[in-house]
Amino acid sequence: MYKCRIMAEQAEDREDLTDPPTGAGLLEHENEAAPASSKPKNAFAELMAPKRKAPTSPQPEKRSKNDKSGRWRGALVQYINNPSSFGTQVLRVTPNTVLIKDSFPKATVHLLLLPRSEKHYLLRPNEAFADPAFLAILQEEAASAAKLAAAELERLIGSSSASNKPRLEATDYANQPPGRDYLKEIKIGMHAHPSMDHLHIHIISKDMHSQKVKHKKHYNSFTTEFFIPLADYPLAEDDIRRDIGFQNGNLSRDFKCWRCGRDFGNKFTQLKKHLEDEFEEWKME
Amino acid sequence: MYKCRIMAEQAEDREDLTDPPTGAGLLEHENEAAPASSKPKNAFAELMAPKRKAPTSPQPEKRSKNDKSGRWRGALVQYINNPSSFGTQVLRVTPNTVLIKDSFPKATVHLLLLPRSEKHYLLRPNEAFADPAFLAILQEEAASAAKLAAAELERLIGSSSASNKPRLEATDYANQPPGRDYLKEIKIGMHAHPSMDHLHIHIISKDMHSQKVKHKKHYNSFTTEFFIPLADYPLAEDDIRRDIGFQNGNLSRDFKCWRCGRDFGNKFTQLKKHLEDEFEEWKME
DNA sequence: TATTCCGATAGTGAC
DNA sequence: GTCACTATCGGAATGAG
Repeated sequence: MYKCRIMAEQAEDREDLTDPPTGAGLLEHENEAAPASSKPKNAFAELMAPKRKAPTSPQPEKRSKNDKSGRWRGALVQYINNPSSFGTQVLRVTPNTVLIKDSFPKATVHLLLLPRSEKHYLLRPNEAFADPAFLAILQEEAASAAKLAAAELERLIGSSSASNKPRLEATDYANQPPGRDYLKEIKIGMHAHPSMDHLHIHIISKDMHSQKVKHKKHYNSFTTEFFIPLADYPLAEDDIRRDIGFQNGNLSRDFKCWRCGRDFGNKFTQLKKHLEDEFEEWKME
Repeated sequence: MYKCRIMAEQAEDREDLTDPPTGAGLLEHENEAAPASSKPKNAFAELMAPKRKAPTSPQPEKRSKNDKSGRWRGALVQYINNPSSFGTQVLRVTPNTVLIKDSFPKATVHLLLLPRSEKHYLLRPNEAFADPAFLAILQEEAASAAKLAAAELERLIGSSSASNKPRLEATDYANQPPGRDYLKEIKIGMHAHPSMDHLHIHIISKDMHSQKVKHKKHYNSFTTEFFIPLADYPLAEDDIRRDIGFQNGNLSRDFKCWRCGRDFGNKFTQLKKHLEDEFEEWKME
């Protein structure tokens, strides 16, 4: 378990201030030393950095009308730069990551693990995880975060569980029965084609029971091979999950219940009703 | 001008009572004599007649789940069988027709002229109008109905008309200026593929200004060649307007303003806003 | 594949 | 091409002195 460290004073909520927080060392120093600076450290970082206002330019830099990019794509960086401003939404800060509750949870428990390394956090998953040390650290922290998610899941639905009853009713605290393994209900992985700029690892319970699941891509992005387990990285060069057509097919394919496998065609509303029922049964396992 | 004749007592509002109203003579007797009866008069009529309950069967005849037909398709026959039950919605009854206000008017004035002839009223337009005598009578009655529609249109929008001002302001009743010709704003015609079983001639003002115009087919069915002027019947055998593909294309094609010709693509809402403006200008012509 | 709003499109049921 | 209802699908904006 990592000790949480809040860094309210270490970063301003400004895009043009990209200094790594003091002590953010580990990941930043694995490949090359990088002095704290308000500018990107090298050409590559420059290339990957988000657009920012010229610090000395008085007139606002206008976005072209055809540039559909918006603030939203880079929004996750705020959690990294100023985690303390998000209150209880931020669960943990380590030298390497920030762990947050997803603002639009697609399941009963849905966390995001955000790497703090500027060298990596604007890379696509396939690119970022080509760095074995980076990947190893994230897998380790993600595993830890999953334990936290499992504990939260138990808190939320544990009282409904049949297999958890022995433990709940145990009085011999020195010799508790095991109870349900909630960690098995937690998935750790990436979206094949994220929309948000910053690398984020999903730590999510399997149930897909959430009012925020509102359309096909919400559901399919977590229940098809579009969701790539973190343990599967690095992907082989010829892994089918790298294929854009394959993944677009996953996103638009017919609905299939994650639990019973029933096919719902394109009947999203019927799927949603079914997920209610499955949730009740799943809670009671 | 025809004298109106109300026949409240002549027909019950039942599908299994298809007696021709007393005195409905003209059309019914043009081709062959047909005795009043509660059953279809011959094999052809039997074929074309709507499904009806067996009069002596106690148990209701259930429709199959795949039979998408409903009462609605035959609803217009009620105006023929029992016009008096519709109050002021029925404007005129002649031996040959019933003239009604459309319940869902797609323009400022929208009437339906319903032939009363059982021999014809379940035929498709192309089939029914293969009978020249039938066609001639309907064209004559439709022309009369259009005059009534024009008068109603003038009543509704005449005060806004610039070209009508001289007549409105005239005091010399013996020598009135002509004013606007509202008859030119009235269209008389058929839908190429009606959904209602019973033959109905649309008598409609050109404006398409109505809250009941709610989707593409509403608009295109009156503003493309899907709308076939009654004067064009009988259609030549090779008339393109008989082609189903052609007409489906008309129904689904991009919007085009009936007045200025502007193309609105598939932007129905924008078209609707534009029709508001055109209506204001059109009223003032 | 961020959300949200609006709108266009599609399927159904109607006694 | 009946209506009315629901729902699916599709595009566009999204910030901010």
